[in-house]
Amino acid sequence: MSEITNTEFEVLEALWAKHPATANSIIEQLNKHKPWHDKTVKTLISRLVKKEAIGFEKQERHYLYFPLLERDAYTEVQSQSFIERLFRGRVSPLVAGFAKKNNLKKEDIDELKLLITKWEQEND
Amino acid sequence: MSEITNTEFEVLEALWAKHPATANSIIEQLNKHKPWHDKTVKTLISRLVKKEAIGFEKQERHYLYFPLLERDAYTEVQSQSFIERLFRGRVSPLVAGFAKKNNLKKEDIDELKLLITKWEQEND
DNA sequence: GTACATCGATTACAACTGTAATATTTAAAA
DNA sequence: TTTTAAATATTACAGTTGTAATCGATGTAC
Repeated sequence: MSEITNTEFEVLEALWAKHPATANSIIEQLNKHKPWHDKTVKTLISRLVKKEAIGFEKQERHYLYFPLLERDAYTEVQSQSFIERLFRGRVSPLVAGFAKKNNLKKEDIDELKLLITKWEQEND
Repeated sequence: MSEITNTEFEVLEALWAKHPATANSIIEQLNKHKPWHDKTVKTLISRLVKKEAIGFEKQERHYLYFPLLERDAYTEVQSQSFIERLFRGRVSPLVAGFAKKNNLKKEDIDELKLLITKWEQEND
């Protein structure tokens, strides 16, 4: 499957958030935050269909769209390749960057601790 | 400054690794891993100059290029926007994804622990 | 000093992207 | 049943990107 572009990703987000959904419902959802023309969104929907990132089912008068690509799968692949490119596959330098810029909240720290504990239980 | 593309990023990597550098030295460096035509690399170099991501200094016969954009600054901005888009600004879900796919090494865990300790010393 | 080699600058060009407008189909209204 | 309205499909079009080739200037070898 070829790459999902930035704008296509926004459409996917809308669909992940609520599906199945008609084109109009996607458009409406997106318009809360994006000032996109409905024709534009429909183009993006078509492109996502062609890329097989989403599918649809014909209902009487309109299509019902749904994701074929799951959000978790997508974010995992993207994360992997991002970390690979920027940090040679190591995740900690990214976290270090966040720490440096004071972008870590207590909640993150707590979650990281949990992850570490779990990792240590599984790997010893 | 407009966005650095994927291929431009590779050129930047070469320059970050060793600078200042002539076009030929960059090309040579890149050719260890990328089968790019030298004309292609020169195009990318020009585009990076236009985007003010790199600069040069005229030497007699050739230019000496050097980064204007630092790697750390670049990776921080990219990380921030990546995490913002995919994980609503929270870094731990990304780490969780890595943990799930068994992509965390002991080294990462150790570094994360250090970061946490440091964070806790600074934030209490 | 003339031809050649080399370097950076300019131009090329198709595919992809962002951003729509127009065309076509078809269900609903009149 | 003809007209209209709404949905999807097709087309548009400029800017960006990947991937170079050509042009023009200038230093180098003969």
